[in-house]
This record gives sequence, structure tokens and C-alpha cells, in this order.
Amino acid sequence: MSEPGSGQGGTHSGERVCPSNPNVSCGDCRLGDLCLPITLDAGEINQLDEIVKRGRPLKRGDALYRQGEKFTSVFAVRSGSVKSFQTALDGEERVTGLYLPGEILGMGGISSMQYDNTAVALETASVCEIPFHLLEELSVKIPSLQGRFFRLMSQEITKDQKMLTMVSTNTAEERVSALLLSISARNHHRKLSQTCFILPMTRAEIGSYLGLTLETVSRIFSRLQKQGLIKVDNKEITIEELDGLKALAKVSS
Amino acid sequence: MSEPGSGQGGTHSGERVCPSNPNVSCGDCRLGDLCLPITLDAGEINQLDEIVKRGRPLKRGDALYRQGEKFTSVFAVRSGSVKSFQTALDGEERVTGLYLPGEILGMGGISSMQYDNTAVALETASVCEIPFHLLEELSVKIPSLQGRFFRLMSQEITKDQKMLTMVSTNTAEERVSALLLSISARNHHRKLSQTCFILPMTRAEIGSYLGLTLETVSRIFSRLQKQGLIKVDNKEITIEELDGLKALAKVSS
DNA sequence: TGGCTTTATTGATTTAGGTCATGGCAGCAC
DNA sequence: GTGCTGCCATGACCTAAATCAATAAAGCCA
Repeated sequence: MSEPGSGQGGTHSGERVCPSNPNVSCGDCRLGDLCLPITLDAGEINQLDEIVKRGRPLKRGDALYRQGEKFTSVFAVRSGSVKSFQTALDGEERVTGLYLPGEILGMGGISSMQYDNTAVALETASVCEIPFHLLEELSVKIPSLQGRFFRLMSQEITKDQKMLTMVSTNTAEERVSALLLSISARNHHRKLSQTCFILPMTRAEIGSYLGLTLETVSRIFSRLQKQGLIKVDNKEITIEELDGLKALAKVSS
Repeated sequence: MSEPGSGQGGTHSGERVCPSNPNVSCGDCRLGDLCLPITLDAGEINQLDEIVKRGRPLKRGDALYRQGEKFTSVFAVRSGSVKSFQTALDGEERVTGLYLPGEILGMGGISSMQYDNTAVALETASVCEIPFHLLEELSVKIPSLQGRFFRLMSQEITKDQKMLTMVSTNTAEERVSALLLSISARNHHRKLSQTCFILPMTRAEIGSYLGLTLETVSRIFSRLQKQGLIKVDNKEITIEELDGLKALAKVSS
């Protein structure tokens, strides 16, 4: 019953089901307490459910939306991971965000009515698409949904400003440590291991995200490993000394 | 009738009045077409007006709110200018935003219920305070206000991401040029000179905002002046070659 | 299985911008 | 006026990270 791509909708069973299954409703999705529905009651979740579109899983490299396209929807990551990036005038890509299950993206497009970056799946991923005009209408009817969405956007603002502060003041070592800790904390929040995980991005993508070159990222990984703080096996990171890494990262969280 | 600090409220005259006058209603404020009220009709603006608190003008250095304080309101700059900054663990201040008349700040505090940065006036300034819980209630009643606020927050997200991209990829010269152009464009939008203006920040604040040292900012100003692109007289900047500066800044706007 | 492409590591060298230091100048109090 | 204090300019030097380069390892597919 919880295999991806099983049968019909209406999966109102006792156990919550696999989030990669496209037929899971918001009420049954095990991400409910991270995603939009938080603060909504059962009836409201059903209304939200009606406007959410759950597409086929995406393959690595598939785009959710592209920079410059007409803005229509925001997206919630259900499984897998997604990066967003801006394409500069010279064609260079600059990674602006990494989105894990339960996180919402695409909100930068609301004001200008077109997406301000491109979002692509970093691995096989499933996402929920929420048409924004419907979300807006529903938010008028459900004040707590409006509030939830205000809070989500505010969170994005806070996150971006933290990132900005970090990129413009911290050393390469601090930035890399902070990213590892951020992924660790988000995994922990999703009840996954906070000490061992697979990096969804290449060294080049991490560098682009942190304002570093891929060589520097690689060197920092090696250095942190030499110091015994982490273990690196290609994309698999094991944090050996969580507190040591936190001390290095010098971030408040 | 348009002197700051004149008499009573109810200034419904034909001509729009000076925005530093604390008794001007949203409908009469000449910033109406930049600020929150855009897209609202007359009746709606009156409702918005009821919840907006217009305080005494602030002096240079006065705080609108402080990092860590309980979040209560968002603020609109009416006249003067405001900076926001985050205080790091070591007590260092990092400037995260510059807000000119018509611009809204404080939205980062919504999600965590406390302000995520400190905002202080850079010069004599007047601001409107909008208690957020009242704005939220009103937004349910006035869908176009909800929409306007969604757009404002989205704008902040887009702005921050652009800033992030810039700080992590562009050279010192490009960053300084881009900031000058940003101020120029915002002045132009307010029907002020786009080629001559007073910088509201010190070299140190500009550096902090752009992820540079004050020495570098100073050197870049000198260099741009030597190239004939701008004229610098202490805080007064005159852009001599707008197109040349744009070419240097390498930004899309 | 081998050949191809993408990704990662590590070393040598360069450079943009930081750091340190000095002097000038504007604004303000008295 | 004189002396302070904060801000700015500019020079000398240094360093973190970029760039250039070569090699190795992983993933892919035919």
C-alpha cells in the first residue's frame, strides 16, 4: 500500500505513506508537520488538498520551472532534493538554494509574475505543485493558511539574509562547515540521521552556492577530514565531531 | 500646510503633502504609489490608515526595532533612510539592508516572532509602523492587501537573492557600482535625481553591506572617479557616465 | 569489459582584496 | 579660535582563496 506508483487515491489508512507516492493527500503525507498544512485543521487540509497537483516523479536534471518563465505556482518538495540557481548574463549558473523534503520554493516569482531563478531536481524527486492564484484565493477563506504562508515567506527572507551575512563574512572553512550543519539539522528535523548523509550536490554546486570554487570545497573537505571532524567518502559525509564542527562554523543555530 | 510637525490630522487637501509630516494619511502620502496602498481603493486605504501608527521623526542612530526583540510590526520608511544589520556572535555588525522612502522592512521577523536584525535610522527619518496582527486581520478582509503583501515579501526574497549572487560572484568594483546604480534607480523611481545624491551610509557601512572593507570601498570610489565615471565629494556622489557605470556593474537591471 | 565522461583530489602559482599604518580633513564643543 | 572625534584617502605588505594544471577515481552505457 505504500509503494510508489501503487494504485488509486484515497489512501486514508492508519499508517502514513511514502512521500514519493504521488497519490498521497496532504493529510496523509508524512511531511505534514514540516510543509504548508501545519496549523490547518482536517477540513482545511482537505480544501488545500484539492488545489495541490501531484505530478510524476522528476529525474535528476528535470526542471520544475525556469528563470524568466511566467510564474504560476509554488512547489513543495516531497522527496529527493532540488536546487535553484540564477543564470548570469555570461551564462554562468549561481546556485541560490537547496531544498529538501517539506521545503517550499518558487516564492521569489510572486512579485514580478515571473520566476527569478531556475529550479531543477538534484536526484529523483517528487514535488507538489500549488497554483498560486488558487492558494491566494484559499488564503482569504482560511486565515491560518494566509498566516502560514506569510511565515513561510518570512522564513525564506531570514534564510537568505543569514546566507548573505555568511557568504560575505565567513571563511571558506566556516561556510562549508555551516552547510554541512544545515543539512544535518534539516535531516534531524525530518527524523533522519544528523551525522551521516549523502550530499545531493557536486563540489562545483556546493562551491557555487557558498561563493567558492570546487577546488576550495574539496580542499576544505580533506582538511576537515584530516582534523577528524568529518569522514568523506565521495558524496557520503559522516560527521564525527558535531560539536567541533559547530565551533568551527561559528553560526548561531 | 505641508510643514513637518504642523497641526491636526485630516489633511485632505488637493495637493499631496510632505511625507515627513506625521499627520499625513496613507491616501495623501505622496509615497502611495510605492508603498503598501498600491492596488487599494479609497475605502480600503482608509481602513489601512486606521491601523498605521505614525510616530515622531527619528534621529540618526535611533532604532526602529532590535534583533531578538519580540516581533510586533513591520515598518514603512516615509522620509530619510534606514539600515538593517545583524549582530554576529563576536559583536560585529553586518549591514543587511538599506531602506529608502516607500520601502518596507521588518518582514524577516514574522516567522520566528522575533526580529532577526536591528534597524536604525541613518539620518533624520520618519517611518510608519504597521502592527502585523492588524495587517493580517485586514488582509483577510481585503484580498488585494493580502496580495500586495505577498508581493512585497516576494520582492524582498528576490532582492536578497540578487544580493547574495552579487556578493558571492562579483568583484569589489562591480559591487560598488551596482550599489550606486541601485540607489540611483530607486531615486529615479521617486522622481529624484538619478545622477546626484547623498550617500546615507559611511564607507564602513557600505563595505559591510557589500562584503568589503571600508578601505576597498574608498579605493574603488577613487578609481571610479579617476576613470571619469563618477564624481565623489565626501558623501555626495555624482554619476557622470551612467552607461559606463552600468557596463561596469554587469547587472541585469 | 572497456572506453568515455563527469567528478574529485592535490599541487604550484597568482591575485584581489584584506590588514596595518599614517596623515588629512570636516564637524562640533567649549 | 583650539582641541577632539569620527570619517576618509592612500600607501606598504600579506594572505585566503582563485586559477592553472595534472592525475585519479566513479559512474555510465554499449
